[in-house]
Amino acid sequence: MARHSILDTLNDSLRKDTLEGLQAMRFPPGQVLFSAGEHCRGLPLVLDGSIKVQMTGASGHSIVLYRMGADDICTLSIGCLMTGRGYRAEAIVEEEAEAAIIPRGLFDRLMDQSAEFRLGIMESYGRRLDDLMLLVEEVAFHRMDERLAEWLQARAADGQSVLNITHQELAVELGTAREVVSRLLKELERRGQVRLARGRVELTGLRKTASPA
Amino acid sequence: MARHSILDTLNDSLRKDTLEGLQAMRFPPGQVLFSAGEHCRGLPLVLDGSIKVQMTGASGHSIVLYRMGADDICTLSIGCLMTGRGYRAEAIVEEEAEAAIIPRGLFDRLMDQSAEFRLGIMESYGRRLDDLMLLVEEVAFHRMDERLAEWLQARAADGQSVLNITHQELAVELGTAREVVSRLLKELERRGQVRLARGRVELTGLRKTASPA
DNA sequence: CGGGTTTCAGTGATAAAGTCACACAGGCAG
DNA sequence: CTGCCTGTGTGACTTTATCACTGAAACCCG
Repeated sequence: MARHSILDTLNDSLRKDTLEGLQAMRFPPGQVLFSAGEHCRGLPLVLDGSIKVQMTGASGHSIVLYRMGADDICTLSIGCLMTGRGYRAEAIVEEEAEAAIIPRGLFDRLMDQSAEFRLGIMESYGRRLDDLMLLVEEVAFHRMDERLAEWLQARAADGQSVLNITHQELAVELGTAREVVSRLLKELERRGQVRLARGRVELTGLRKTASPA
Repeated sequence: MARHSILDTLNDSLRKDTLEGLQAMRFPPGQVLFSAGEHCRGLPLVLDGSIKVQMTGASGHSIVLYRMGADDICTLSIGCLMTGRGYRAEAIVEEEAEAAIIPRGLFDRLMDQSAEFRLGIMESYGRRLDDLMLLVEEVAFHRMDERLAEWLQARAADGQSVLNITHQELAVELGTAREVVSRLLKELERRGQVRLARGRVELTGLRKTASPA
């Protein structure tokens, strides 16, 4: 079950106990793993697929904070588990995902007994902190047209040249309003960099506007 | 030295070893603990005072990410230590601070041998993640006039009614431009909510604009 | 198939915020 | 007193957000 998992670093006996204590589950795209206000019931360990974490402001607008992929532990949940506060964000499955819930007790035991597991958790935390800092910088200081172009470019770099996504979804990715995305996309289309259709953005030669890190 | 410290949770022998391995240092206001690009040399544990962590965008603008106070471990440093990457932010002493640097080896040992220490670290991480998520939400969705008013109100709630701060420094707190702060403050002055002087903002009856969390 | 409904997208008007360029004022040093 | 540096004020303009619509595309269903 756990192919490239952080669990592979455990010694045999600990690993055996762990695998027995876990049950992997499959989640279809769109499934909500947790939503804002809920309390944490255990630590999701993503084995496969992709899960996005986003939060919604008082205004009703949302923004995607980061994504979790294979071998990611939901660090957000650790915080909620430790402090007992509810989630501030929600997690939604993007690509069908397989995940296991690590119960609190097992997590404590792993933290206690495996230095490698601890290291993995710490690294995971570090990455998340880094993601969020970068996001703050982006949101606070970068122009929306560049952010949109970079987001699209990142997909192009992944080999995807036809994206099935609505303007609204793009707005949530960037944390802005749908109209803004619509206008910017229209401008890109005028320049021949994309082709638009309902629920679809075809990338046809995006130019770099700045160094995309 | 360590009055209310996380180190108090350690058992006697571990604590003794720890205190021997550490050396507390005093830092004056304005002192830079680390800056962007530098590599981590150990984990700062703040014993007293206040240290702000801010990052600077490519544009040259900066924004304060969060503050560290007594008993805070610099979680940012943990990430840098684990991954070997340089800092993405800088830390600047605000109120004269006392801090100790925990060497990597000692940190690993504490993580290994003290469940309480681990818990403290995890909580610290959780708080930071929370701070940053809240900040993203603020920056992405809140109006600047409200954010400024709330920032000032928070100080007023601390009992400070005369702030010795420049518009530029306020701009960094909020992650905006100096001119924007100047204009908004001027507007507040017109409404009689503050009185302005060079390097000084006197609060004279700020009204709430929204529920300040 | 036609008609009604829902979801997406486009757009004008206006307000808020960011950017650029520069004027000017207060305080300090020589 | 005279510069000089730092901090503040402001006009002009661009970019982004918000509000209030319109119309188009897909979807459902009798």
